[in-house]
Amino acid sequence: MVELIFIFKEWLYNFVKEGVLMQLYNTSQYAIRVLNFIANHSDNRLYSAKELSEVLNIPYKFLTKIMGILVKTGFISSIQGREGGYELNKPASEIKLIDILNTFNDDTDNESCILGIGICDSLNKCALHDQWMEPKSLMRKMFEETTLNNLTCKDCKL
Amino acid sequence: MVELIFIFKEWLYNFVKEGVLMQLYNTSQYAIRVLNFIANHSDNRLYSAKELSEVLNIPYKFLTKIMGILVKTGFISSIQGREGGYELNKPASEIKLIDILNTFNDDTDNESCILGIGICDSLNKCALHDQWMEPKSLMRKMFEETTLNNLTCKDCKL
DNA sequence: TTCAATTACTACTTAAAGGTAGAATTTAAA
DNA sequence: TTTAAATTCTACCTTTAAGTAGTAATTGAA
Ligand code: SF4
Ligand code: SF4
Repeated sequence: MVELIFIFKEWLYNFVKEGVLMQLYNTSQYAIRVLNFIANHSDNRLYSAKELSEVLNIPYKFLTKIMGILVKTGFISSIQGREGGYELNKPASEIKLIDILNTFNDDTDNESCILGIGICDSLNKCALHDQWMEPKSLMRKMFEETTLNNLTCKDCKL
Repeated sequence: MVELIFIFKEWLYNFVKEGVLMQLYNTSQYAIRVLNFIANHSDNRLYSAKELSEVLNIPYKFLTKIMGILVKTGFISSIQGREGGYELNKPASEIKLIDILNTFNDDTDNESCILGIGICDSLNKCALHDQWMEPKSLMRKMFEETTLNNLTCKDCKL
């Protein structure tokens, strides 16, 4: 019941309006959460799409689509059939956030940027360039240096 | 009960809108560039949609749609008819980037964030929270503190 | 007055992300 | 062997940002 009340509170908030600023694709968010969940429960067992969908509250059918991509791109391997599921294909310390984002075309290249005016370099900059460089580089640093084993966090939302 | 909660979560899901990508909407980019162009050429004349479209390389028909919004939201005023055009409605120093973004639903509230998991506060955080706070706050600071008169930049791309 | 340049309005189309449906395939437990 | 639980595959639907089209209304200049 407590959980229901919390969910309802959440619904009220989101129903009114959920705006976003500089946000990742849903797909990228889901992928990070899935991979991180598996990484931080790595007790050598398989995780089924059904379990992941319920625990992480990601639509089942959309999740299975994402899992297929994660398998093909080598982040995870899958065991088919009854009692099957997914497991990490490499150590959590080798999975960088930037790799996950690139998989889902969350643009991380330097060519297109905050004002999106063609190719950018120090000689060819837009009016926001100087202000944007510091936040941008910190953000890139985070995505490039954070691996799944940096995200071990008890009691964090899943 | 667990089943009921899961069903409720699935149902709730339909009402939750989630994010875009780690960049601004095209519309926001265009709006910033248009307003900044007018602001940094403020020699008391009007700028027509045709001129703005050509100089800034923004599709004419899309631009006029955006201009209509900027007029209604009070950023600019328009003079109709032959020799008409647009001009800033208030000093460049009073137009913050964050206000432009909010106009086009590049929303900036703190509730939804990088992993997009419901309501966020210090007690209820996601696995990326600690890493994300610094880049995020710098980014917000930039949008909140930068006004159009901070963007006067010779030879910058338009 | 006429006309051309302009904004304003309504409606439509396109592209891409987000999400769903259903059935085939695999596999281990019963 | 049968069956249920699981992945995989193809195709489709929905939503929203992005962009286009056409026309009415406005207005100063010729
Ligand atoms: S901030 Fe710099 S790199 Fe980004 S769009 Fe502007 S000029 Fe290009
Ligand atoms: S980084 Fe913090 S504020 Fe952002 S989604 Fe995660 S918990 Fe919420």
